[in-house]
Amino acid sequence: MPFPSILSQLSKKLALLRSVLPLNQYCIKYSSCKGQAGTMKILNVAEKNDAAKNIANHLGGGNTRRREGLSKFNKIYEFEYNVRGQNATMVMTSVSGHLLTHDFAGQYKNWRGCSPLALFDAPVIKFCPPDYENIKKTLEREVRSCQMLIIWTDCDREGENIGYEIIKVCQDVKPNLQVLRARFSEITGPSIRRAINTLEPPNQLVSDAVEVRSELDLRIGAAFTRFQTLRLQQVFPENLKEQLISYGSCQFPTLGFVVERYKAIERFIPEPFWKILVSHTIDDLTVNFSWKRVRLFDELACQVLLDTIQEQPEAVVEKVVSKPKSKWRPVPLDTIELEKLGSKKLKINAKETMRVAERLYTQGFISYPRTETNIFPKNMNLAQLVEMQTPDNRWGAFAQNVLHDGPNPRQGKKSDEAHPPIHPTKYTQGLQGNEAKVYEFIVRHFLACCSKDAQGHETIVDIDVNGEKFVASGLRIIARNYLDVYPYENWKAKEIHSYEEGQRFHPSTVDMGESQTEAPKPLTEADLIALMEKHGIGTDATHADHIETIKNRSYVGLEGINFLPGKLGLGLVDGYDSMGFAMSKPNLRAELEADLQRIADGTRNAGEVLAEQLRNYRAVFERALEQASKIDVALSQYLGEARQPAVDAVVQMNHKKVCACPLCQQDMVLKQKQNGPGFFISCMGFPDCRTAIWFPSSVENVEVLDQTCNNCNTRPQKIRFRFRRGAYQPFFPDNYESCVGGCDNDLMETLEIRPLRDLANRNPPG
DNA sequence: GCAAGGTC
Repeated sequence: MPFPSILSQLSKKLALLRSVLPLNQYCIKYSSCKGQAGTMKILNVAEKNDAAKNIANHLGGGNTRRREGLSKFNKIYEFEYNVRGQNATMVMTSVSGHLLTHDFAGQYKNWRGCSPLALFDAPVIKFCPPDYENIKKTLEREVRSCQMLIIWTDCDREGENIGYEIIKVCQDVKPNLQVLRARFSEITGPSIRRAINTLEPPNQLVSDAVEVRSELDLRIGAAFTRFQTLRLQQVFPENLKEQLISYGSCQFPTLGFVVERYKAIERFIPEPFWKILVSHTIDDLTVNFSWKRVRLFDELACQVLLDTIQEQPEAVVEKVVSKPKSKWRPVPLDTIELEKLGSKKLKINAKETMRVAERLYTQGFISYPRTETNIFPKNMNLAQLVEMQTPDNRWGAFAQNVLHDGPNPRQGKKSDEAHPPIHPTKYTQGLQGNEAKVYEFIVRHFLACCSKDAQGHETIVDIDVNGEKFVASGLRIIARNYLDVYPYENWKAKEIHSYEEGQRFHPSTVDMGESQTEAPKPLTEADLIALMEKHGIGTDATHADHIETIKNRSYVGLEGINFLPGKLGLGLVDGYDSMGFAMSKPNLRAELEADLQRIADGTRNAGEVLAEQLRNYRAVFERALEQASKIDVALSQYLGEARQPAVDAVVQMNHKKVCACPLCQQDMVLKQKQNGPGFFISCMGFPDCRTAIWFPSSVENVEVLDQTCNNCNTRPQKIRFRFRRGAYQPFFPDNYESCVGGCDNDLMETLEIRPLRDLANRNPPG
């Protein structure tokens, strides 16, 4: 081989080697040659790139180096740090939320691969979805050269579970890897340094609670969704043929809130009431006094009181109270407030508000928008953030004033211990449309919360008119303060005459007014989010998604700003209600949340909770299958469509040949009714050939494990089945011989089936 | 084609 060619090959090999091995592996080798073999290398993993970047900057300062990972969103930051008295090279990277997801395996993934009932104990696998493979590969590559792993995920329940996903991926590569957890209350220098000096073991219990939640959500959600969808598409082909009719532990209670309010309005009967109104006019100003009894639901009684007053309608001023009053500036902005105010004040719905906020965040204009915190950390440099806004011609002068007095944020009461409240991080005036609106809102809210409460002076005047008491109030605004930068709120001054205690005057009018009680208003998006938060439905990051889901499913619709249930939503809620199941009520989810907390506390075992919840939901599901027609009945009233018969479709469990048909020699396969328990093995030649073997409906799950007996290896007559414990009562017609043998345990039996010819005349419906 | 939870 000519020399230049060898050189070229060598350089190609070197390039390949460099692309496979991370750069720092060379560094380590190089430095160990220099006699620094004792330097330790630690892999640090945060929940998202933003956190990794900030933590690395706090620990590494100006000496932090950045390089690319395999995922373009998750960078790698490197710096030196002394951990537990030992110098270490820190490799800091991140995932993007959950690294692993779970789903059903094999035939159970297929909607027609099993009865939805089987999903309560079908195998579930956990795996890395394809779009996160690059993140996983980065971890696998980086951990090879590290001796320790430190988990820096958010310090909440999901964060702990994400931590264990990272641990699993890393320990699959390095089984003896030492793992520690950093716990921090906010991403600030002191908090992060405290965390690294007090590393702890990760908390398995907290992570277990999340495993239970996610497995339940999957099994229950999928079972009900498939059942509802497959059945109702058949029963109402005109309306629902293409409709996905999903069930979820968060979307259904959200739908429930909308339906409940709608029904409260429907059944509302207005009630008339009467009140006495007193007014006092001098020059152009009329002061209205309101009655301390507020209102009476009895017209005659009100009339009697009015008559009494009118016998001697002179007012005596009993008390004048004059005192300062303030209107409080807003607390720092968290996600839920951003969504609610976006929807209410900017008329941008929660989902869109969050989409816009995420874009502003990735462009560096605002801080991380998913936060439950409404308290600014003590040592945060707010003045610097306020100063950035001084060039603006709309709020720059206000920002300058805030700087002059020193930013003094009103503080809320919530902290997620990871992210600060939402605030602007960069000044811009180059935004358009909703991005401009949301950015302006975030800036104004930030400046408002850092300024001063509005100051006013209130006067309250109590009067007595011949025994009846009335009150009026006036308000003078002294300093608008934060209101000058915050047009989303208003404070109206109200004029009042000046009164003195003991003063007597004749009211200008004394009248009786009639009115009636008003129905509650339909829910707005802000109301809905507030209800979800109150009942613990979803998280701050998912409220908008659940609302979006029930809109997409046509369960609810929007009329202006009001949420109204659609026919499908009403029918589903009524259907389950008529079975006596609180599927659309928030307490089911709340009870699960309480159990999850017990798992995390260590007062309940995760496996027990999972089994108990599955048992309960399974029982509900079975009864829902039995009474499914109640949903049809409820829906047909709303849809106005006649019900088509629900054919209990037969589901082919898999494509495995169980045995050959003794009549026509075609394959016999395992089948099941779509929505019921019970199984049978039937000939693929149906309907020409009707050979079938039936199992009783008490059998809840049958799985063909292999086609040969594990004892005698005979094919094809020997089949192995798995039955649910306690439900094993296989039944065979007289003209079948069955034998039992080769048990592994009481759940597994090997059955031998020898079909006889006369069975061909039986008529199974499948 | 299912859930809810993370996040880009």
